[in-house]
Amino acid sequence: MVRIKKNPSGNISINDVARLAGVSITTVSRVINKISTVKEKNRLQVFDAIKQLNFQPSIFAQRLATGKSNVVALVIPRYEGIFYSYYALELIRGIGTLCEALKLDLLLHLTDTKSPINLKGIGGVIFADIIGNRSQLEDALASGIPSIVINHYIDDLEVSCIAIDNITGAEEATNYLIGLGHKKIAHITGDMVTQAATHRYEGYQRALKKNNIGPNEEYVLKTDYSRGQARTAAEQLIKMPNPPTAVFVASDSMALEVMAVARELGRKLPDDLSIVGFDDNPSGLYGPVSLTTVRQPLIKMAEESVKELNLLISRKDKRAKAKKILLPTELVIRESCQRIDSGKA
Amino acid sequence: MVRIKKNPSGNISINDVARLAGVSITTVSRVINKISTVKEKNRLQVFDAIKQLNFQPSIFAQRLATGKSNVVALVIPRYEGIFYSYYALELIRGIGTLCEALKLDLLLHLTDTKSPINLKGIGGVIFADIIGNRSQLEDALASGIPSIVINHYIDDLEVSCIAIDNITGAEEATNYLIGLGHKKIAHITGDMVTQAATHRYEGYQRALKKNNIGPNEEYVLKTDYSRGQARTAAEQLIKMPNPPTAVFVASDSMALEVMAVARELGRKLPDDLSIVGFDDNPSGLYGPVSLTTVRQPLIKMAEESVKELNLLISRKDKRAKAKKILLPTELVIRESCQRIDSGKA
DNA sequence: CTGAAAGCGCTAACAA
DNA sequence: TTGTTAGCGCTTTCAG
Repeated sequence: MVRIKKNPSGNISINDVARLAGVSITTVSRVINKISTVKEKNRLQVFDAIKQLNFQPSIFAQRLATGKSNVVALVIPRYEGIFYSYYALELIRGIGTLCEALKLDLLLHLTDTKSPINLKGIGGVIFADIIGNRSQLEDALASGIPSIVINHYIDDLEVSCIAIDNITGAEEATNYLIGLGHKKIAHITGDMVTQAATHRYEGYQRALKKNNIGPNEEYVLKTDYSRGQARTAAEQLIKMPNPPTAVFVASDSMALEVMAVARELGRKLPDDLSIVGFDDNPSGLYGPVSLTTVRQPLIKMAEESVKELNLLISRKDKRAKAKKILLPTELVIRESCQRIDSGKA
Repeated sequence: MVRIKKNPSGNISINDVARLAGVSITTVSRVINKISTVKEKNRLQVFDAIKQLNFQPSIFAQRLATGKSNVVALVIPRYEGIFYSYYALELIRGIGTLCEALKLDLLLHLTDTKSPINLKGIGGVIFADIIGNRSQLEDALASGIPSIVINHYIDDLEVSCIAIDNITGAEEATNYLIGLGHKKIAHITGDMVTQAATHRYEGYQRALKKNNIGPNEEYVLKTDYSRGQARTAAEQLIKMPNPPTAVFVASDSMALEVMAVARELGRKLPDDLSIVGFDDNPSGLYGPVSLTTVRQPLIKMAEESVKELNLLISRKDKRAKAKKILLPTELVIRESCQRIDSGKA
């Protein structure tokens, strides 16, 4: 018995187009896929029919037939601190914009880091940071799906990653402070569960060591990137009997909080306290004293990741060597640091 | 002639599972879809096979077969100002988290507002704000795809929307200022291309009118929501020969900038200038004077939208009446406003 | 340059 | 309770 199933979505399909254009569905398919071996006359007829029917091919059927998918999943660990800065939004913005341009579908996964993400039907994955979700990355790699990690440098896995050179950036920032004559340099870290925070801390330490400045653990205060904890840290630092003359802060928004606290406690900026942030968040431009900071190319990182992933997805040779890219930062000198005379230091 | 095509993705399919479990693919399908008419023994065998083969059903095949899709598209106009506040991120966070929980796929469209978005294969759409992309909304509606608009109240279209009651929120904020004795109340608006900004302005005007305070157009300064323009506006306001004693600012981040400017210009807060913001951005909590503001339930709006859309998608009765929901705001009184004695006012 | 037909992996109607 | 089978809408041989 023949059962006729209605097109469930009531949508027009390639068949309708073929009928209207007076050609076979194969020809329609060829036109859709820009295959050149179609007679101009037929091509135009097909175009016409497509337009008339307002036809859009079903991506599900296409993907089922080709086994290919142009869906890019962006996996972001749902960890509080990641939402404190403008970092996450910049990333989403950069990736989203480029995906739009490249006609890639962007699937957003705000993961709890535990539940395995469903990779079925996904063309490629971008992992933004790895915070407690390394197993998700390993799963993706094991399943052979093109993957790329951003904002986290991974040594021990054959995976392409694009990260910021936080160590060098932090070292340069600290060196700059040292160059201004500072010796009592504090550091307010970010959340040490992120690699960015640990690397910035490392760069800070490295600069001190290379300049024979004994590290003073009292001057290192750890936070979760929130302004609240930055405030507490700043108060603690400023109220010390032997307070630092400079502080390198792991993010701009925290640095701004430090500036605010310093002012509230009657300190003159930048004379009483030199401050360097990290991010180049536009907010740092305002205020009576603009913030010296380390610019990190977030948008560039975002865009590169999409381009790179797109290559991986479309490449025949899946066994290309993983690229490890470290994007340089740039010290942006503004007004929040002051040379200190050595007597005072 | 029989051609054998290898499974292109090298993936195991429902057939492999069926073979291993010793049942038909239909039974496997039933197990996958939790249809109860499967003998316990078979169910277990299928589960076993699924586990052994590490099988995951192809979503494309499922969707092709069912004609259903659980993909939710979130459409955000790629307009600069939307990224100034923490608003966009909150929305993405709220929607992303709930989609994750509901097993909905979240497709992110950062649209240029012009190019039509491909709705093929999309289960439902959430439009976050309508800024120059009304035609996209109309397209979605015309194609019958479940749609919902958030952060924008739409009168003239049969579409469910969930918005913030910005008018009342702004009116309450202004009333509060009036209640403290202020008569010279300024308003720094957001970008008037957004409904939020126009409604907040409207609420402000309404409060003045109801209290017989003549509107002073000099006191209304328009911005694009950026801190830069807020700074300019604040300077302009404070330096007036007859400056306002209070200002209602359309966003917290701008309000914080206003506070900063006031302090820089030697004003005492809140004595010399009372300030109310809008958002309840946590940043407002810090600083010497915490910010009085209007709390808007962004996360709630985000979550409601997903729930509502999910209903729309799964409802048989597609012709349900569109819901128009206005979420109330809440005035959060902190330290940035001061009663003014009437002599001064 | 074109079309027939075999799949892609799954669901669902129907028969058993 | 289970299996058979006809699609879902498209791509891709292969033969013309």
